[in-house]
Amino acid sequence: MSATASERSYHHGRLREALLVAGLGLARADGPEAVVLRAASRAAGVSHNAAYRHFADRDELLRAVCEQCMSRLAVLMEARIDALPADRDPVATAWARLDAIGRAYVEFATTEPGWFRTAFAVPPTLDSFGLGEGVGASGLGPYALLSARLDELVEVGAVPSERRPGAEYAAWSAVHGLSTLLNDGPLRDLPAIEREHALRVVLDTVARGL
Amino acid sequence: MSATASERSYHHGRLREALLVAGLGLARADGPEAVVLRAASRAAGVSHNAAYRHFADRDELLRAVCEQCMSRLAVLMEARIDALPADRDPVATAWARLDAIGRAYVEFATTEPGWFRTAFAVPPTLDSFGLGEGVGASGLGPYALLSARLDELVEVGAVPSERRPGAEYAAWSAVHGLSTLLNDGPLRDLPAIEREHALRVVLDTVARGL
DNA sequence: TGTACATCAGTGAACGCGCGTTCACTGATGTAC
DNA sequence: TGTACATCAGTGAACGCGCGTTCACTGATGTAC
Repeated sequence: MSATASERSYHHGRLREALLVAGLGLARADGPEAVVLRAASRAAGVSHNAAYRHFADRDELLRAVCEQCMSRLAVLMEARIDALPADRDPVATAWARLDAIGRAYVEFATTEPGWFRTAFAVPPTLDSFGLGEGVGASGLGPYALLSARLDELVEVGAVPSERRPGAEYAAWSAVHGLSTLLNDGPLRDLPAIEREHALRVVLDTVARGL
Repeated sequence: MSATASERSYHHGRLREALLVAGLGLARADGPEAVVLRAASRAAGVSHNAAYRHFADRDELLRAVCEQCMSRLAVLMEARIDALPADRDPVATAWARLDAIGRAYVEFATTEPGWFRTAFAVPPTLDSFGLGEGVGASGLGPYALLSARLDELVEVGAVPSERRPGAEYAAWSAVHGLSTLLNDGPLRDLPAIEREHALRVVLDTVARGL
């Protein structure tokens, strides 16, 4: 009844999970295109069509992997906020949290480029991007986590409320754009110090502009 | 000796150009993955390996198409600047030009999503992204066009010079991020008015933050 | 001005690749009696 | 407690797809003499 035994037995037992894990491995290494039924089945040590017992088709597997990736992004964003020291005044705290969430976004993108691309490979609607799918421990998705930071900035008086509508677009576009330019775009060969500089400039410019 | 005749004759004559045009068509409809030797040859009305007379392999065709796409982006950015009324004071003009260039970037991305993705499909280095490859009529690429706008803002005194280093990162990330979120990301289903609002917020936030 | 010949730019058949998907199947498990 | 049988979760072979790439080839063109 040990895990390894059941993994080798004819009836795998946890094949769905095993395929998901395999899919995450593929996505991590080579992005969403690499999430492929035959390779995932191979990695799970199973014939390639056993997967059809657990996923209707390739797309359903990809969706499941995608949601996992989005969830991991949300979890990192939460973790970076939680790791912040709390002993500061509300305004400074609110700014620090926005900064942390932005850094976490780019950190996830650059340390796990395959997962990052995969997270956005299957169209989540804006609703599901905020809630329900791909969420972190708090039950919020990346978009909802960002909104919460912006709300906080308005509450503590750091950002005028007339600037609040659509502020997500500005913050999100900035970190998302930097992430893709660094990962797959013309900034891909930027040395580490310059990367940090770029991140600094992007985050500061958005903060000043809000 | 008419174009159509020569296109049908055994010796095509302009096959390289024809393959490039076909490749642009494929890229336009379905992005860089669709730029494929066999399909391009088919579209050019030629057997699939005739292409090897003109391109070493598939990658070389893709590179050529990619450069064309980048060039078209640069051309649109130039056009939107040139179309601006010139009768304003230098500071307002400089801001209007930055705005126009940012709008042009997002306009290109959203009206030609296939070309936009293709432009970034083959890694241009930052150098070549600025000059040499994928340039517009002025001989400048998208990156260099942006830099020129930022320089102008400093020259007319609209932006303090200590803000100048790295300012490209902020402006570019913002419009690039918005473009990908609108095209392939969770903002893909945003209605037109809300898209315009998002663009407005993104551009204004960057401008204020500079 | 004609002609032999090199060269250039195409053709068509073939190979191998990995994929998604379907088919008929079989071994393992659990449950009704 | 044993056993017959349904059901569930795998297997292995096969099909068709479009691709990149290579091969030996042939028709068209241009040039030296």
